Amino acid sequence: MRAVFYVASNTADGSRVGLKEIAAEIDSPEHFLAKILQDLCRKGIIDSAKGPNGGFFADAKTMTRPLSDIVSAVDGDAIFTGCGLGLSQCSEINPCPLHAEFKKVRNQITHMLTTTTIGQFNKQLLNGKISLKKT
Amino acid sequence: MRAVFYVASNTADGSRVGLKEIAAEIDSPEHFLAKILQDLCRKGIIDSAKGPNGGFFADAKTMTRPLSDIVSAVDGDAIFTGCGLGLSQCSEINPCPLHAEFKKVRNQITHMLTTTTIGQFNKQLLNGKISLKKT
DNA sequence: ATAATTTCAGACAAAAATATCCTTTATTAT
DNA sequence: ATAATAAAGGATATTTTTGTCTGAAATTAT
Repeated sequence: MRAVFYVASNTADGSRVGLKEIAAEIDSPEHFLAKILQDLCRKGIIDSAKGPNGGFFADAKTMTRPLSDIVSAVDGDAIFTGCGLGLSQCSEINPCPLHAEFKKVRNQITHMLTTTTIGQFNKQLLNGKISLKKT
Repeated sequence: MRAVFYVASNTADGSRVGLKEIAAEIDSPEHFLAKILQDLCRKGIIDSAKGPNGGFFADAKTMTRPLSDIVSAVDGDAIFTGCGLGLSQCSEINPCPLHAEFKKVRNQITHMLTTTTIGQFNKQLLNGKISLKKT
């Protein structure tokens, strides 16, 4: 997610950023990050180009996508639908103890992730108002 | 957590439940569960007794404890204080993009876990109104 | 065409989480 | 006292997640 934020904020002008740069800026192991970015490319969340001056980039459509798309792509959507205690049978008719309470939390998370867009933080990131650095 | 619910609801009368019974009732591997329960005993959340008719049990004080105590004991309290993007430097003065939004979610989770008690679901569990079964 | 750059893909390795086994210790009942 | 029961503890195994390495494929520039 941090990687996507970085790509989005630095390629809004049509440029591209390389793997090495992204990894350095967000303190993430390069090859591991490559896996994730490749996956996000396959799933159409960001784009990439090979060769010199190639790299990853985000187009206008990417900017308007909700964060939930990233979460779904990387982690699946268990967080949006799953039970708080991890029970597969938990539902309205066969609830776990925390079902009702957890549903509220889950809905809030879902709401936050679906109403927040990838491009939303670009300006603040470029201004240095907010940070993606791990340490 | 499911294990604690089971212990609580079945030992409110002063009896004890054995490891095997708990594991069977919540569909959890016996020896793995043993580790967790031992840990919860060491941390004073539940009690145990060795020997014939021994087992795990919950006293009155346990019943009134918040669920957050279990979460802290098992998983630590990163969920109560940590950054949504996993950044160690994220704070009010050096926020990550999701800081403000994530804080709301975190606070709701914290509120839910601190205001809900272990013993709160005993009756419903014994009535079969709610379930701890995994499958 | 060739060489340089950069992502892509798959195999491999390390670490962490999850699960299992075996022995010891405490308690109870005979 | 002895035997049986049940948790405690430590060592080991398995699985999943995370991270690394190597080489191939694509693109660009010379």
